[in-house]
Amino acid sequence: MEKPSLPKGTRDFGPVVMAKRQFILDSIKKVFQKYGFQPLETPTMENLTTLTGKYGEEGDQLLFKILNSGDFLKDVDLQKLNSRDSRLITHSISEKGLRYDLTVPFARYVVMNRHEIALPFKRYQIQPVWRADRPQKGRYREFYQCDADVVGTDSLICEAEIILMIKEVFKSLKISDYTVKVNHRGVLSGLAEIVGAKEKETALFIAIDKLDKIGEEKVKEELRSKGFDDKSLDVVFEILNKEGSTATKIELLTNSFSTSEKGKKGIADLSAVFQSVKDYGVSEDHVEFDISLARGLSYYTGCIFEVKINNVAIGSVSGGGRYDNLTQAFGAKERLSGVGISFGVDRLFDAMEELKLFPEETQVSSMVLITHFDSESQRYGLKVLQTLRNNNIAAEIYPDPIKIQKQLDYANKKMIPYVIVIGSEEMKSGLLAFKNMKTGEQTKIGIEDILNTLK
RNA sequence: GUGGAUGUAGUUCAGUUGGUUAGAAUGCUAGAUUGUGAUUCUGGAGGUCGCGGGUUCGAGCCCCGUCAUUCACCCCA
Repeated sequence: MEKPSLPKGTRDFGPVVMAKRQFILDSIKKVFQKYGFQPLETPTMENLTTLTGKYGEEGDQLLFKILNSGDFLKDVDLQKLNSRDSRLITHSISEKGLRYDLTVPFARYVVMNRHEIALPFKRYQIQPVWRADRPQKGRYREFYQCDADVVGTDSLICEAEIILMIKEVFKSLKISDYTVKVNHRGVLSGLAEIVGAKEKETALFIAIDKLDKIGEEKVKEELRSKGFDDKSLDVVFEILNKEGSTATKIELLTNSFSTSEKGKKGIADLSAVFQSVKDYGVSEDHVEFDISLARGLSYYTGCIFEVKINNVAIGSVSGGGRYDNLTQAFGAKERLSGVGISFGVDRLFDAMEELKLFPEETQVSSMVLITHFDSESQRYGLKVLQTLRNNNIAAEIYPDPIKIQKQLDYANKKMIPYVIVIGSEEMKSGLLAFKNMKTGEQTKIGIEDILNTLK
């Protein structure tokens, strides 16, 4: 007999974990709805052509591909098959793949349904995604993303609202020590332009993105190996090391980027976004303009966001940005700009678990368990149970006539906070033994009083 | 894809230079208690020591392989 097991990087979520996950999911969903986003779900699998080429070369390798049904080898070119190079035959044996994120399926949906979508279109989407990555801490092969995107407007108010939503989500999750890092692709391009490294842009971005992780010296080392000379490194780090408030940084960088159109646009956008946040009457706490923030996904073109929880060794728990050309990849003729944010539930979960931030109530299933000494009192309890439920109180009765210890033990394990004990005395007097499982306190009161306590 | 670490009851871990029948804590379970749980006491179940091979009179321990888990790199939620 084979021992059962799970595929690498996947997990079961038992009731205790689910209660906590629901708490996170509900908090995020509520915020999305409050900001006017509407739900969307897309299929687990997409045509491979929809997915490939959207995430860069690395991303394509991380796609889970689905083997064609039926006799999938029948029409494969024999020569390619014999070459034993699987890359040559992938496209002929697999035409579907599991979704890698929620943004690309969303873009596909928008293009396919353009005629019935009212622009600007705001949708949220909460579904699992799959990546054929090697799992490690905070990295899974199956995980949930919670996305909210707006397409069909260039307005920077959307960027500001993304910041507001992040702040609301973290507030309702009671995560207080976090940083929303904001940057702009234009600022990064400007930086590359200034040092005359337009064609080495990507190498520059990848290197400086690691700044807070590996430090200035290591980044310089990496850049030197990519062919950057000391003079341009000085220029780059003079800009990266600018200190001060967001406003100060913006002011200083306006001068630095006076020769770069892209850089100027980036600074202007960022400045407008921060101004909007102020206009909403929201403080800039937790929000930081970070010039070294790059983010990998190649489709971003404007503002980019990333959220880190401080003092927890886990990657970013949320990220997003603006993308101008995503729908064009699907043949859309009109230019549709989109901007969005994605929360990683699994990492939020890990971080909150580590910080012990889950409220105890999230684990409560039923509020009340009705226990009984015999089948007669159990029968009496059914009416009581129904009364509780009619008053919208989650309640259950122990289904078997067993000793009271077992029943109380069950309440303990399920973390049910209150127990009603019914026996001959209770049936005679109509006053029920009402026990608080946490304090051990027990009183004999009528059902009306019980309802009042629980409401 | 590259490199490192770890695999022993359900779980967390002990296990001496290789030596008879592999232990603890916790959890599970039954009772002490015929109307009361989480703190008490007593009993019980539970392990092909990841798997395969090798060295040896003898392997949980040493060697090789393999699988799984995990951490880091790359990249990312």
